[in-house]
Amino acid sequence: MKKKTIDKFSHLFKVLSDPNRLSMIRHLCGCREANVGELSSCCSIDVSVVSRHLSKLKEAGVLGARKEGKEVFYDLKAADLAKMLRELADEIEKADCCR
Amino acid sequence: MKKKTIDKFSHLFKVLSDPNRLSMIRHLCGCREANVGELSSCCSIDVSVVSRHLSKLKEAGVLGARKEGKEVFYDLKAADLAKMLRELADEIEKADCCR
DNA sequence: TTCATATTTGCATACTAATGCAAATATAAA
DNA sequence: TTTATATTTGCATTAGTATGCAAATATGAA
Repeated sequence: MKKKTIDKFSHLFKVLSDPNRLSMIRHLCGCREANVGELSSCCSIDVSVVSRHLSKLKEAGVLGARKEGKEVFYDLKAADLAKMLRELADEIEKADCCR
Repeated sequence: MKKKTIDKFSHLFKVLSDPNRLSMIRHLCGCREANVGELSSCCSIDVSVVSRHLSKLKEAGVLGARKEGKEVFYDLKAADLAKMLRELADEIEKADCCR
């Protein structure tokens, strides 16, 4: 496996390993999208904390964002995330890598 | 997605997000197996630190271990890890979950 | 048993990241 | 412009984890 691949996934995994972030992802899995305040109340996390988590998830390509008035709606980029995970799975099983 | 699934992957991702652990995984990707001392010298990490990282990776199901005399040889469980990642990818894309 | 080597564990320190309050910013309505 | 609401940012504190030395343990050789 290339070091570049390693670094890419190191960051993704760090972002995905926080319980509060996963809790938010889980909620976004059950609805099309949600704004910062909704996620704050449904996950019982301070709104400032939610805001910071959301920007990290967006930066990592896990979430998309859409601004509407003074609200920001986030949605899970499920297809992209699934693709990244499958690519890593393929990489790990490559014969020239792990044998 | 079930909370149980979330917790499972939260732990896996935390384990996979550390740079030293990934460095060790990367090395194990290029050889069949390696013992604690080998990984310590090739990754330039103190042997006690390597030992602790290895036990975390083993506990998470990422590595297997085989004791031979006074040495312990670790190997990457590539197929298992790839399977876990693909299962999560499937879960994320499930229609009743993300829509 | 004593000695040498491999690994693990105890413990104190250092690092990194999460948390939550308050203040700042952004946007729309009055 | 003033007011109200949503979100972000600054900052200090806290929490969790990694690190590395030294000591303890495990195993085999002498």
